[in-house]
Amino acid sequence: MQPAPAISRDAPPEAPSDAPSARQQAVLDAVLALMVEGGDPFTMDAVARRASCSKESLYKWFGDRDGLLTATVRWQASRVHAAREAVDVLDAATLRETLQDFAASWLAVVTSPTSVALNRIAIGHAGSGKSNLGGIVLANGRFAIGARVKPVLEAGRAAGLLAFDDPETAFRTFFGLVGRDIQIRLLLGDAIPLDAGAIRRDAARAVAQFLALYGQPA
Amino acid sequence: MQPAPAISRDAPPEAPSDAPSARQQAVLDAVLALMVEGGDPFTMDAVARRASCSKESLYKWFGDRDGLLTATVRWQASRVHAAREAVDVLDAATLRETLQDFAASWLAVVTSPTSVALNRIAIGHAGSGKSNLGGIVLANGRFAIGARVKPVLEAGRAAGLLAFDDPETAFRTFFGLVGRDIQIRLLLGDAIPLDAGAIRRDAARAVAQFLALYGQPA
DNA sequence: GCAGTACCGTACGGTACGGTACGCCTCCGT
DNA sequence: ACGGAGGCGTACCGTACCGTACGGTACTGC
Repeated sequence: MQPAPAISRDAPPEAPSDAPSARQQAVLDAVLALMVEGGDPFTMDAVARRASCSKESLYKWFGDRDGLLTATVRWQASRVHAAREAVDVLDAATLRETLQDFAASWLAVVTSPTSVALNRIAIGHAGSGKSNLGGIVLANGRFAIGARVKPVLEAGRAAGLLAFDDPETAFRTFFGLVGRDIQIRLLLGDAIPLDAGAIRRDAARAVAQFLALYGQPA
Repeated sequence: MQPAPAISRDAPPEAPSDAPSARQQAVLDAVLALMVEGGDPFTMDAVARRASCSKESLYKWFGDRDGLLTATVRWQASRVHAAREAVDVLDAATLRETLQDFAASWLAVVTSPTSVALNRIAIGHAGSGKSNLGGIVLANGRFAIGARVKPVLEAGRAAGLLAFDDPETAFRTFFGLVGRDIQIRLLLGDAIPLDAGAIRRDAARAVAQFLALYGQPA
C-alpha cells in the first residue's frame, strides 16, 4: 500500500466545478440507479443504454470513466447536503433533539442503497490509486457530517451542557455510537433490516449514550 | 440491490474444508502480499508470477478466481483467530483488562494493511453477488469477535460488574466505541497514523467509555 | 531405465470492456 | 429553406484478463 494521500478535513468541498446540465443530471441519476441495482460490473455501455445517450456523449461530458464516477459522487453529495441549519443550542432538550436529528439522518443516508453502492465503488477504487473517489466520499460523508456536528457540540459546551476537551474526539465517539457496525456490515453484504422506526430508536439510544458520556449534570 | 443473503451469526465458520498444503499456503501468502501492495488489479497472471507457479496449478488447486479469493480469506482468518482464551472474569480489573485486550487486538487487525486490502476486495465482490466473500469476512471478523466478546460481557454481568439486557446490543456499542470511524476511513483511502501506542490509548478510552455506560457501581 | 505424476513456464482462445469513429436524425438560428 | 451543431445509435479497435492447452522438467515407484 502506497502512502495514501491525506483527506482534506473540515472543509466540505461543495461543488468545486461547474454544475452538470439537466441532461447530464439525468445521466448521473441513471448511473446511481445502475449502481443501486448492482449486479452489473457497471460498464459504460450499460450507462449509455440506461441513460439513452451515446457513449460518445458520455466521454465528451465526463472525460472518462473516472470522471463519470467522480461526477456521480459529487452529484449525490450535492443532493444529500441539507441546508446548514443555524446553531442555536440553548437548552438540553434542543441539544438532544439536534443531535438525534443528525444521528437519524446520518443513519438514513448510510443505510440507503445509494450510499452503500457508492461507498462500495469508492472503496474498490481506493485500492488502486488513481482519482481518489474515496477522498471525495469521505469529504462529503464522514467529514461533512463532522463539520456540521462539531459546532453543535461546541455550542453545547458553551452552554454548559457538554464537557469535552477536543471536539474532534467527542465527535468521533458520537460517530461510533451512531454507526456501530452498521456500515461495514452493509458494505460486506449483510442485510440489516432498518426501517424508519429502528433508525429513530437507534438515534435516540446513541444520543442518550453520548450524553451519558459527555453531558454535564445541569 | 438484490436481497442480500443473511450472514450466519454467532458461528465462526472455522475451516469448513480441507486445509491447504504448504505449497498452497505459500501461494495464498503471495496473494496476500499482492493484495497489500495494491495498485494491481489482482490478475491471476500476477499471482502465478508472484508465487512462481503456473496458472494451471492455480486453477487445479482453487477452481477459479473466486475460489482463490475465498481460500485466501479463509487462510488469513485462520491465522488471525487467536486461541479462545477461557472466560474467567472475576473482578473489575480483569474485566477491564480483558476488554482492552480485545479492543487493542481488534484495532490492530482492522488497521493492518492486510485487513484493509482483504476487506476492500470483499466489499467490491459484495456488490456483484456471486460467492459471498463478504459473508466470510464478516463471519471471521465482526461476528467472530462478537462471539468471543459476548461471553466476557455475560460473565461480567454474572459477576455483577455490568448491567445490560441484550449482550448483542451491548457488544455493538462496544464495537462502535472501539472502531468509531477508523475502518471506513481506512477503506476509503484515508491515512490514519495509528501506532501501537495510539492503539493502546484508543482501546483504553473505548473500554473506559463502555464501562461508564454499562458498568455497575461495585 | 522407464512409465507416471506433478508442476512450471508460456502461448493461445474467448470475451468483456474502455475508448473512438461514423452515419443519421432533430432542432435551432438566419 | 438551409446549414450547422448537438446528440443518439452502432460499429469498431485495442487491450486486459480469465481460463485452458501444450511442451518441458524434476521426482518417484518399479
